[in-house]
Amino acid sequence: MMTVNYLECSREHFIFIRPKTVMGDTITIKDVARELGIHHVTVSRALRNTGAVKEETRVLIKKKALELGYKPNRLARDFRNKRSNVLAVVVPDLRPYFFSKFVSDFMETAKEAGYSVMIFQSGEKPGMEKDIIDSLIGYRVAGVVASVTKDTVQESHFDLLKEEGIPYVFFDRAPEETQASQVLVDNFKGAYDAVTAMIASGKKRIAYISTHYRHQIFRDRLAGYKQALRDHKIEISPDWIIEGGFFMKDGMEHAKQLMQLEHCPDGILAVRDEIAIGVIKYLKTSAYSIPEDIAVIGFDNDPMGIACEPELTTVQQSIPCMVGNSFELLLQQIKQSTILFDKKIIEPKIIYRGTV
Amino acid sequence: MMTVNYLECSREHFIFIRPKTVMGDTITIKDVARELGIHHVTVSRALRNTGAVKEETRVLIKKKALELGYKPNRLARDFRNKRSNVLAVVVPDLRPYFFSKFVSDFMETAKEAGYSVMIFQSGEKPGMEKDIIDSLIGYRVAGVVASVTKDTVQESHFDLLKEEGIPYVFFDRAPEETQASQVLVDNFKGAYDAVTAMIASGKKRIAYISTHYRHQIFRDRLAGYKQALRDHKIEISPDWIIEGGFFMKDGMEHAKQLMQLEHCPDGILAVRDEIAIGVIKYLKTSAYSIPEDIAVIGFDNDPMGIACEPELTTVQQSIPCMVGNSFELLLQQIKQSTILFDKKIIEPKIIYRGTV
DNA sequence: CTGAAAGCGCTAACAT
DNA sequence: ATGTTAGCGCTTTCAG
Repeated sequence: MMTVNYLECSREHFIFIRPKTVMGDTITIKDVARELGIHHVTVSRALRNTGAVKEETRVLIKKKALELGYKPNRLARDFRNKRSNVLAVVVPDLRPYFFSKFVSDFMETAKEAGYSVMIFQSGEKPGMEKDIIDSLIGYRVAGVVASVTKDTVQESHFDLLKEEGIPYVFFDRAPEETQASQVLVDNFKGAYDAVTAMIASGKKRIAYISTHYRHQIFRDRLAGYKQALRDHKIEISPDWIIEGGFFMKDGMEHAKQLMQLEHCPDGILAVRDEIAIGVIKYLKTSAYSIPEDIAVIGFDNDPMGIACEPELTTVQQSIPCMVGNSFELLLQQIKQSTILFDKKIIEPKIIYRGTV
Repeated sequence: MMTVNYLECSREHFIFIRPKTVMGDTITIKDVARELGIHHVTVSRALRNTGAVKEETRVLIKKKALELGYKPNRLARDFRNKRSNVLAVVVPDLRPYFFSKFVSDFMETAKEAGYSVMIFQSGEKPGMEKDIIDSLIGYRVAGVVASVTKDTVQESHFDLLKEEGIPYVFFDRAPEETQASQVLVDNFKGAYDAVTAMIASGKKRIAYISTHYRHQIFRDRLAGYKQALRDHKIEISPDWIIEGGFFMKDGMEHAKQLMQLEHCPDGILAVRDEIAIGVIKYLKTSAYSIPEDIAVIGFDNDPMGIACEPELTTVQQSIPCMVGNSFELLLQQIKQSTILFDKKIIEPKIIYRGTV
């Protein structure tokens, strides 16, 4: 899949190969023990600050361990404990800002609590997601945080985790019928508020651009959009509801489609900032002024929205809040060795900038 | 560090806790063997497709393994083999597009070759980088790909990896004096070409905005900038060389600073697209027209550059090419159990859009 | 407070 | 082609 054009690259110098440094000199607790003339179990205890070890011995051991450059072998430790201290994060794609920011923050939080993080991309493919779960079990990860693919309806492949006693938490995107712990955004409210904001600024003909992704979160947004219109006694026209691609160019196309309508909108809500920016780009090339002629609101608070002009008004889903809740929910389950069925809803918030 | 405002969140329902599913029912090769009345070593061989096993038996074993839902215990396997099949990627920060894209592509490539990926963020702090290396050794990762912090001059902490026989490759940012394998961009040429492009479009007073980061790559860009000016007999003014922050707002500030100069520039090269976009934003608010009055070029080919207007002309560093080379260099070392000292230089390429 | 014994699940090496 | 033996480095359990 990944095709690389090696012609673009030039090799500067190829210096030399040398045989691998002789291994086998890996220091273990037994080495530390032997040096000190004590038993390796005592070393193990001392280094982990568990059990009863004379303070004096403990200090001695730690000093010697450092001196010898002893590095605990996690592979052995995790194997022995039947569980690693690795947390897995599964996302559809790491590149969109929402996910890269979530993962970045999550790693920060996890690290502070002493966990490492493995990341997996499902590429929006449920089959891949299943493979990932399998390998997660192989690694005996301590816990899993996942945002499922657009087509993941069933939770069945996650059941395997449950069987292995590996807790998991869904964030942002959960399977439709799951009862597992989850941290979601109130997407209905986000869309509802966004439409209401446009109405408040005098707009009356509000369109909605979504992706063709059939995931719950998009249906919730659509529902919020419709409800807001209903509550304000504004007609809902099927012509003004478009479902298409995921990217900027899709936004441009759909904006064009909308503006060519006889009865064209004066406000557009897009389910992603990137789509919204495409909309703005189209509107500007067609000499509409924003927000005077047409208001635009997106979702995600992608920094890209600050690059464009006017700066994009957007529905923000607090990522630190999602990370904090996801992590806490997961940690709780790990510590207590229980499976929780808890659901947290994050309030979205409109970030007002220049497009409404 | 991560402060979460839980007031933003509302807990919808807390359903119930239930005791962890009884574990201990984990299926091992011995279980499979017992069921079949054969030895577990044969099962091991069959499942790994190694050694001599009668085809008939192999099929039988695989069938039974599947039936029992056997999942190989990676922890045990890796422990036994003294090496995991995990590759580590170390970056300063996962959020900038350049890194999230690199990591995303790298994971894709690694997965196809049967490796999993652990990711670490150094937060531009060398101390953290050292801790990460230590933990990498603990995990006995198969290999490491790293882009170092802005302040990493020495390679000493990476030496530890060498001692453990863990190969590593630097990409984009390498320690100054390393001889290790590395995949770098010709930053000198990137800056040189960018300046030359501006000169070709008639600009004569070209400024340079960098970060205060003292890493080699930024010095190379500065050198390329200067050389291009020299080669075109254009004066180099210290007033036109600014080193400051890393973000959009820094770009705005610095642009302001430059344009308030008596003798102000008609072209600006920024070392990051985000900075360049800040520059553009300032220039537009001050009613300069781009590129007529002032040309702007950035580095990174960040998609953000397409969101702004005019769309940003940028110096692209082919990420698929960097990923391909980094991975191949690493894999070669893993397979051959050798340490290579190889250096590959990627040619940057200017993506012409609307700002020059 | 410290030591001895045992074993986690898997695989290399050797034996049959 | 299959079985036997042994051990990776660590920790838990029990004994002293």
